[in-house]
This record gives sequence, structure tokens and C-alpha cells, in this order.
Amino acid sequence: MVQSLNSGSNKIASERMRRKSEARRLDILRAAARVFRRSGVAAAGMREIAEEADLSPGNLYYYFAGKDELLFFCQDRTVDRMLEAAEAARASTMPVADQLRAVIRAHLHYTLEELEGATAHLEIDMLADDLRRTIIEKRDKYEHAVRALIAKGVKRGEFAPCDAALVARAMLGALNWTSRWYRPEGAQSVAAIAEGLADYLVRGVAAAAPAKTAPVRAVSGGRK
Amino acid sequence: MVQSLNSGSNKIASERMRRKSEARRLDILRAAARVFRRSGVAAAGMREIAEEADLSPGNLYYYFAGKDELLFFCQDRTVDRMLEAAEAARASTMPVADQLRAVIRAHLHYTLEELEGATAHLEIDMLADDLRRTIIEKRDKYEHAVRALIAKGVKRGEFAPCDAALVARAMLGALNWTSRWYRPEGAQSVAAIAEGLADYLVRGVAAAAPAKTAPVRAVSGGRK
DNA sequence: ATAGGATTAGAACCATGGTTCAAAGTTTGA
DNA sequence: TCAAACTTTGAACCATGGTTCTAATCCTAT
Repeated sequence: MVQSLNSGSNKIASERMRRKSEARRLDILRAAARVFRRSGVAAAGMREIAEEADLSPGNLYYYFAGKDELLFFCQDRTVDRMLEAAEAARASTMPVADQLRAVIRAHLHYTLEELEGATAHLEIDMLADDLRRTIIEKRDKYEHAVRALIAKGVKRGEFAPCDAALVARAMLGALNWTSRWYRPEGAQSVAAIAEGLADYLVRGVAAAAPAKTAPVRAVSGGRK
Repeated sequence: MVQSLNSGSNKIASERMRRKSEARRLDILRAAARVFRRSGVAAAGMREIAEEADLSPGNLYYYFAGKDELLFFCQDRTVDRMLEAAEAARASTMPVADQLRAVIRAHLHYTLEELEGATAHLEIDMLADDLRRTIIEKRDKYEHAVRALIAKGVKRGEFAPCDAALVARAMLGALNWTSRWYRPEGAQSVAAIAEGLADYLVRGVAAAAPAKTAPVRAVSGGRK
């Protein structure tokens, strides 16, 4: 799933050099992610990224094919981690509400804290068709995982009946939107924001009764 | 609040011409908004906008100072309408939950349906400093209005205690994110989406008990 | 120490796309 | 009908920014 970072046609000689090269690629990737987050993907220039990574603009192209690839790897890594987190939550034995909380926590962590992240769902438009397709595919898979989590909660009676697809999108929207207003120097920590959002977002699907298995009667949902 | 559409130094002669000119400006604005939504603000080119508005690229600049102004007017109009809707809701006498629902409905309407809208909160980055400042100011005002609505609901006991600021941001995030996935040709109508989202988003703050004035005991909020 | 590959720098290239311009066409008011 | 003002055009301008190129420098292995 996580393909080798080496993309080009480098015919590497020794193992030692390969290692060093790969490490450098990671450094650059992190620098790029930092710039992407700071300036926004569109505004981030290759020269700016190069400076952040402490190398010349031209040298960037020795390690990466272009801005596309840089952005792609950032997004790809992030989505992969979110997928892992969703799968881990799904496989756990805690109440679905807590599984959902775990996903929310991870999502915000990878969106706001991890150096690689923050641009996972943003600005996919600028990618070449094939790269974009890959990201969209994984992104959809992730969305489906969240949706499935909600549906499971409903089926178990832990959640109130609802349109799982729509609710999943609402949750992800609330989470993704944080990158628009979150500022590291702000008062609230990411962890605090995560708990606050989890409280609100999960409460929105929680069954009215404190039931654990009770097949609650259908409410809301069908107002026209 | 809604400043005259005439911005330039046009010394208009007759009233008749002024009217016609202003109407033309509106047509162009609508065309621009359509392109902004279809292609995204960044990808939307002046040539594309010109074609959509049925005039030459150069002619665009006779009516508008540039892409900035075009985008600004689109956003400004949309935010103004949302502000109006929020104020109307606030002034009404219905339960706060319904006031909130009204705001949600209006927000989605102006974001997804009105030709002028859809880019209200998006891509503010590309605006010149002074223009951006104006939009941000209004956007903040709007966010505060939503926040106030939530706080009012809590004070009245209609809503459960919560971090109003955070919840407001979550709601707005969920709403704004719709522009990322909504497709006019999709199965759900905007109205249906609005009701579904309102159900979920309002339920998240609704007081546990069906109370109307009951000072519910503080729940959630402080998990650390 | 030295050849050869790996790495680097920085200027130059070039496509994109916002914008300007000068000239021509159209409408209006007298 | 005529002149002035308004409108329109399409080519050209130009800044931005991703990318390429070439020559120099650094490392590693022998």
C-alpha cells in the first residue's frame, strides 16, 4: 500500500547511499508539507519549498518529479494513516461511539499536527488525473469506513437512526474545516479541540435513550 | 451595507444607461459565479469567465477592475445574505432550535443554489488585503451570530451546555464542506440535504431532556 | 589519490493567465 | 445627422512560477 518512496530511474549503487537519499526525500517532503500548510497549496511555490528544505530550486527536481508528486505523497501518506486509524477503530471492541471518537481524534491529529498532513483533502484539483484518481479512491474508502461505523452504531441501537452517508459527510466536513481556522498559537490544543468536536459530533447521532441495545423508535429523518 | 455596484470612475450621463450598465454588471457577476463554482476559483480564467458572459476578455475589464473585484462581489453578496438570514432568525420568536434550522437552510441555499454564491468562504486568500479584510470581517460577524444563537439556546435550557464557539465552527464546517461534494445532478435535493444536516447538527446540541426551560446539569465538555 | 557516479546550484526557459491598449463599432442627446 | 460618450474587440504585454539545463562540486569505492 505504501509504495517505495523511490519513484525515479535512479540506479542506486550502495545501500548506504540509498538510505541517505530516501532520508533526504523524507526531509524534503516534510518541508513541502510545512509550506503547503503555511501558505496553502496553490500559493506554495517550488522556490519557497526549496528554501524551506534548504536546497536549490533546481535540486528539488533531483528528488521529486515536480510539485504534483510532492503534493501527492503528502496527501497519500495522510490518507493512508487515516485509513489505518479507521480500520483499527473498527476492529476494536469498544462501544461504537468510542470508535468514532478515536477516528475523530486521529483525523484531527493527522490534519493539524503531523508535519506531513494538513493537505489531505485540500486542493486535489491540481493533481494530474491519474494521481488524483488514486487519492480520491482512498478518500472515498475512508469516507465509507466512517459511514460504516455510523451504520454499525445505528444497527446496534447505540445510535439513533439517521442518514449515515450524510452524517459522515457532515462529520468529515466539520473536521476538515478545522484546517481553515486552527492556529497553532491559539488557546486550544489540538487534543482539546478533538475532544470538544467529538463530544458534539457523536452526540448528534447518539440514541435518545441511554440504551445499549434498545431498538429505539425512528425519529426525525423524514421531515419534508 | 450593500454598496453600489458601480466602482469605477464612470461619469454616467443618463439614467437609462446607468441602469443598463448595472444590469450588465450583474449578468457578468452571475456568469463569473457560475464559472467559479464549476471550475473552482483558482482554475477559473478570465477568458473562461468572459466566454460564459458572452463578451471578449478585454471587455470584462470595462466592467470590473479585475478578477479580484469579481470574486469580491460574489463573496460579499453571499455573506450579506447569510447575515440577513441570521439576523432574521435571531429576531424571530420560534424555538432556538428552529432558528438554527432556518440559518442552516439559508446557508445551504446560498452556498449551493444561488448563482451568486458558492464561493463565499472559499479562496479568500487570493484577494488583495483590503478586500479580504472586508470579507473576513463579515464572515466573522456571521460566525458570531451563529455562535450567539447557540449560546442563547443553552441559556434558555433548550440546548445542552457546550463550547458554543467550537460547535459553531463545526456546524459551519459541515455546511461549507457541502460545496466539495454536492453535485446538482445528484439524487438528493438541496432542500433534502438541508433538512438532513439540520436534523443532525441541531440534535448535537439539543438538551438531553425534552425540557423547555430546565437547567440541565452540565454534561460532557470537560473530558481531559 | 582518482575515476565515476551522485548531488548541487543557479540561471534560463517557457506556458499560463491576468491585464493593458489602441483602434473600431455603437448608442445617445441635440 | 453629427459629435461625444459609451462599448467592444482581439492582440499584445508582462509577471508569475513550474520546470529544464549545464556545469561545477562532493562522495564513495578502488
